[in-house]
Amino acid sequence: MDQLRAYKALLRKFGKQGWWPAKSRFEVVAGAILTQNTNWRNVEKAIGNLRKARMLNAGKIARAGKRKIEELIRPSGFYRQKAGRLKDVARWFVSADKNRDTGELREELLSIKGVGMETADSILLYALGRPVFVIDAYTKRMCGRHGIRRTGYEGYRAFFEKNLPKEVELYKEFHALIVELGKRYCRKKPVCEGCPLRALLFSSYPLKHVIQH
DNA sequence: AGCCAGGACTGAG
DNA sequence: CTCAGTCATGGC
Repeated sequence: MDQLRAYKALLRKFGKQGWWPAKSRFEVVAGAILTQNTNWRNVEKAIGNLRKARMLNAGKIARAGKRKIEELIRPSGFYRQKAGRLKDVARWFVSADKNRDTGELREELLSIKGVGMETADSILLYALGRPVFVIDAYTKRMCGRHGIRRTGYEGYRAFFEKNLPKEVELYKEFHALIVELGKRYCRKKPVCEGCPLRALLFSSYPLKHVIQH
């Protein structure tokens, strides 16, 4: 399919990313909270602390004292906020029926304070295996630099979901690859200077037909 | 020495 | 809806 050219180009350039490295679904959920505006390395430390303390478990976190959680996740930053959010999400994870409609689960996740759209979608895609395309700052930045403009998070999500095959594995890898590309070349700068894929993406972006109006 | 990371919330224009 | 301030640690 011609629409997957940019994806394939990224895959060829960076290889399979294999997101999300975790031993359980809840580990993905915890990571989704801890990684909010935080370097993934710091998240790994926090998760490592939880694991060593044998606290990497929804029931235990939901039940644990907030102060104890704060100590364990301190390396991930914003630890006071995140401790509370982590407990709330853990409580949800324990009692929620995950065999339900994706939209219903999404609304429920969004109703939790501290869970925004990107975090909710990351949980849906990487922990629950639902076909939801995750949008982040890199994705918007990349789109903007290639003439694709939409309003709000949902605008960009609809754009990707309507123009890509509805495949979970594709969504997982594509998002991870966009992040990888962004980390290297599309940080908070006006343009992607030095990006080896710039010309390629500009001329063969998978959703090219949408760009033209 | 800063800058910023796999955000979300609140309040303001 | 967009923007700025806030939350906080650690790597490069």
